[in-house]
Amino acid sequence: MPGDGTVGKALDVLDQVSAFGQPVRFGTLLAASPYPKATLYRFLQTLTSQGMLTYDEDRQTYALGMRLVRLAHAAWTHSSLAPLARPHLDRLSAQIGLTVHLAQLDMGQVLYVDKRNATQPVEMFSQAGKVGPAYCTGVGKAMLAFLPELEQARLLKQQSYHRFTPGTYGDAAALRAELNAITQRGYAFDREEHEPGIICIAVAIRTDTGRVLGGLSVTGSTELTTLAKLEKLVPDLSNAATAIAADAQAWRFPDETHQQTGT
Amino acid sequence: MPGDGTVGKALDVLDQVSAFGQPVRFGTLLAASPYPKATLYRFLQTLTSQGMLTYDEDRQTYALGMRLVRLAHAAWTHSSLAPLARPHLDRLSAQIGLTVHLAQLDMGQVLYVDKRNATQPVEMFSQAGKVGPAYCTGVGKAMLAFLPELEQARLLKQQSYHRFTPGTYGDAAALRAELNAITQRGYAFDREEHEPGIICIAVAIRTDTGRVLGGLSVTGSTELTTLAKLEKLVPDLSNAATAIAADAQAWRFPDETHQQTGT
DNA sequence: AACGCAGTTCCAAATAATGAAACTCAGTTT
DNA sequence: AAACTGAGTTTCATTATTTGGAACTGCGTT
Repeated sequence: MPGDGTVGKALDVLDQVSAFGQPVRFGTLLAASPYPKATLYRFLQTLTSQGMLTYDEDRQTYALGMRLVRLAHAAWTHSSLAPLARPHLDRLSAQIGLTVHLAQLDMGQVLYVDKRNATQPVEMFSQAGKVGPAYCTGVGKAMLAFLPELEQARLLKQQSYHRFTPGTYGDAAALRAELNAITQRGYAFDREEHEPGIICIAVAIRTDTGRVLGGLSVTGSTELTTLAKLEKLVPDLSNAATAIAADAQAWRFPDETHQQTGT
Repeated sequence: MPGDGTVGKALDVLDQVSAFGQPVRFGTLLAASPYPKATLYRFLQTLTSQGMLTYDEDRQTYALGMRLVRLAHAAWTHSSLAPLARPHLDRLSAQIGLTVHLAQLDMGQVLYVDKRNATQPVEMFSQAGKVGPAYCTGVGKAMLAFLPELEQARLLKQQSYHRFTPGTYGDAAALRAELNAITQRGYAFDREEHEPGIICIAVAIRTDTGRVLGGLSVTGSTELTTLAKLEKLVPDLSNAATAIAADAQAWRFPDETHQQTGT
């Protein structure tokens, strides 16, 4: 599966390394790679010398490099919703005292970009950057529901429809019906569709032209709460979502600032 | 300075976009780029289609993409010290109740990979991934001090020696003397060298063969504390550093010899 | 209606990527 | 000890991609 050009292939290798979830040896990568030995070798060399990978001489293993962490910090700072949404998340979290997630849609998946935890101080980076399925999470469905038809159709095709729990929607048709219900209702439920015992309600964060910027959810466990109780929080969620969208429009879609930064 | 090959150039473009610190238009990038129009254009296309950049159609701007955030999450998880060090940071933070930073050296700069804040719950991702100068921060100097001579010399040349405050070391010679003192003493001070009013003490995290894995620091403000007071925390810091190094060697950086368990 | 500017596309020439095969260097095995 | 093995590295002629000047498009301006 060739991405576009040499660059695409190289980035592909990054994903391959990432997929192992731990430092990995050349041979192991080679076995899982579509590229011949010398080619893969050169990619690894290049990526390592670029700081996108690190090579551990002792163990002879490759792992994702810290340059990614730097770049991601910048990405998170200036193109995720998180910095903008921060005060609103704080307020919402203080108001309702439950776990709150802020997510965006990325390549058909849910990408969590921020989080407030009810009880414990945050464990952010281990959470921001995490991805989840779109078709069986509250935020995922809320975002999908309000997407333009064409885009929605495209993403529905990409979903894996793995049945995590008995409640998981198993195919695009069932999901589409659910999305219609969500569009009507204005918010989404997660009825233990991803993890047993975990329920949530979620709303989409949308500009006033209807464009989906992200999603916002409140999560609880079936032991401590019910969907009916969570549903009472919808107004708070919606208000926060609206406020975030408003700020986003003010900051990210305003008339541009002309500025030149050196170097 | 040409990176290696096409891939290097493409990654270079990522940095360029990152350098603007905000979504940026094609023309602006072009002006700051060494590449001709068509070439830059194609890079942007490729990177965007790869999810390393996002393109805002309305504003016609490019920004760093969320794929970076995903990859960085994986990088942070399986090749930074942070996951390993987490329990130790928690303990240290609880013990001393001040701001604690965990950092690694990356391309001659300090890369913060985790943090515990004294008062406020963490603001992680906005902190992890952040970079700072090595020559005028506690963690930076602590790490530099214990580097192999050759590597140290190489990095000293790379430092910018910008004088942030009156106390900042202004050139390699002065810094080298300071690093020797640190090596003797075993830990580093930051005497308001980076930010006025901000002081810290820091230690290097080293394997038992002396290899520098990272740095650990406690920060305070001159209004609330003094270096003398902070200095009393050195044993706690050192213990934590030793413990982290021990765990790291057990898990990920086994340096021939295994031994020793921290507190 | 013509102009200018930002962004996009084209294509022959220049360059870089490719990958089979040969090589190196430990750590076995005969 | 010599031969073998297998992971990792290097070579180099072939092949495919990148390159960038120039031409094009479309929109907002004069």
